Amino acid sequence: MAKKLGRPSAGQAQLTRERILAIAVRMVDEQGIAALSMHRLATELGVDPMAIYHHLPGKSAVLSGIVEQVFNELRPPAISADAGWQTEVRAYRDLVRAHPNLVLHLVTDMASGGPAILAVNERLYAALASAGLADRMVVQSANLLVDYLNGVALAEGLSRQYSGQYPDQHHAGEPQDLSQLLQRYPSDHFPILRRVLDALPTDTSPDDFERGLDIILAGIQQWSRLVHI
Amino acid sequence: MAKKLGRPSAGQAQLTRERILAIAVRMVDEQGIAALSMHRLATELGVDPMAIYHHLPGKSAVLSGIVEQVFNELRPPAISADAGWQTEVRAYRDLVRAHPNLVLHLVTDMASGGPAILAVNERLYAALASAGLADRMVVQSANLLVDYLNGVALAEGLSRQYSGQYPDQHHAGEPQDLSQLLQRYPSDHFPILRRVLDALPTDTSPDDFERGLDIILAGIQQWSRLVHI
DNA sequence: CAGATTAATCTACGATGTAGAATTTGTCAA
DNA sequence: TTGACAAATTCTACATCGTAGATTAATCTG
Repeated sequence: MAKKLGRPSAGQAQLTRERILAIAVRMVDEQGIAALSMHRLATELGVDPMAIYHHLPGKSAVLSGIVEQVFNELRPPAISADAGWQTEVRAYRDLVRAHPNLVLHLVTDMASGGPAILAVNERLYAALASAGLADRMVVQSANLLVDYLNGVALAEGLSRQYSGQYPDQHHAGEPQDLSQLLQRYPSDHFPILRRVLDALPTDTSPDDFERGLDIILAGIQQWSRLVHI
Repeated sequence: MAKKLGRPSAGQAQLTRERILAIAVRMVDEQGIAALSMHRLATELGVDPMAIYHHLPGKSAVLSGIVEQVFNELRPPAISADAGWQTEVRAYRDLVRAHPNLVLHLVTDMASGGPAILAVNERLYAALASAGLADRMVVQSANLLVDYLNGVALAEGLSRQYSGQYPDQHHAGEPQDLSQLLQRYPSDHFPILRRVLDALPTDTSPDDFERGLDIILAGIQQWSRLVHI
């Protein structure tokens, strides 16, 4: 039985922007960005590839629709104003963690001024300002935090996704850890790296991200003290 | 006159891994990653697409070859050991700045443990250790710096490349600036963002990156003082 | 000089993104 | 009721992409 041609009858399940994006997000989460093609997405929707183009103008629109969709998961948890900036920062990080296959697009959109960046920044600025920082310091701290956040998210997200953007053997089976990576090279290479890493207690630090935040926090406090006086 | 078939005669310019990668880097720098296809690369080389496969096993190998090539530009400037960690950090940033179209791949490789990360980390560790930091602090500071660096590089690189990875109208003509971006929305949205940004002197801070480094530096000093005592 | 090796070209294929025409259904004024 | 129009889908088609496999010619090795 071939598909019927023409406009669908009122009864049958209609194609919506929301439905398309929901399926697309699921596909990317489960199979990676590389698996998302218009043809495959259409198949998953039980529809012709070109049907999608009546709801979204092209593939890149699907991509940014996905990003928008995922960023919207972030909006609700702004429970109260003064939960503190660390809460805001952590919420964004958790979001990216939840969708490792999307890291690149999320971070890219964040960095290139997508609509979602405004909401995140608004809340971050609010939190920082209510912590008593001067306006100039608010801006500088926010920039620092967002950049750091994106860097961490990228590193974590990439190590989290099993098969990367290029699903060949190149990025597969990478150790993702400095000390493991070191073992591939002759032992007279990178001496300082070796010495420092070997000298450390075997338990890897519980959470590099939290330590990074601590250091940044200390820096912000120190600097705003300097600026104020 | 059709191309001759078979192995090329000794006289004529031969295809090399180096020549391929050099042209590829040039293409990406000038026209963006999206413009780099095996067919086009071959045309630029005056050669059949499949000829490339005798020197590089596939496109992803070309990509990582490009990244490797570009990272190698970084090696020489390690003039002396104690130029300080800020010099190391800035060198990496300048490298990425010089190849904005490659940001994503450079940062990705950096973040996912590519071969280049080792050299960069070695020198960074050396600089931090010679600044008198304890081993544990060296590792944490290095992680923080690398993550921040990648975040900044990504943000800057993306804003620097005119036509992005998706050369449609979506990412084209984006303001790339918070205050410009704000003007698109009704003026009762994002009040705090508006207030803080408007309150700032009109001259945008000379270099957010340098301020970020200052803040991080202050944090590192503060923290290493805490740990030491 | 006779293989064997090497490095290129030629041909071909499946996938991808999407333009444009054809087709059917719903809506709404006459 | 009818007839024109709009909307939503399928159908057909195409250029481009990455690359597998066969073919061909120049060079190297014995």
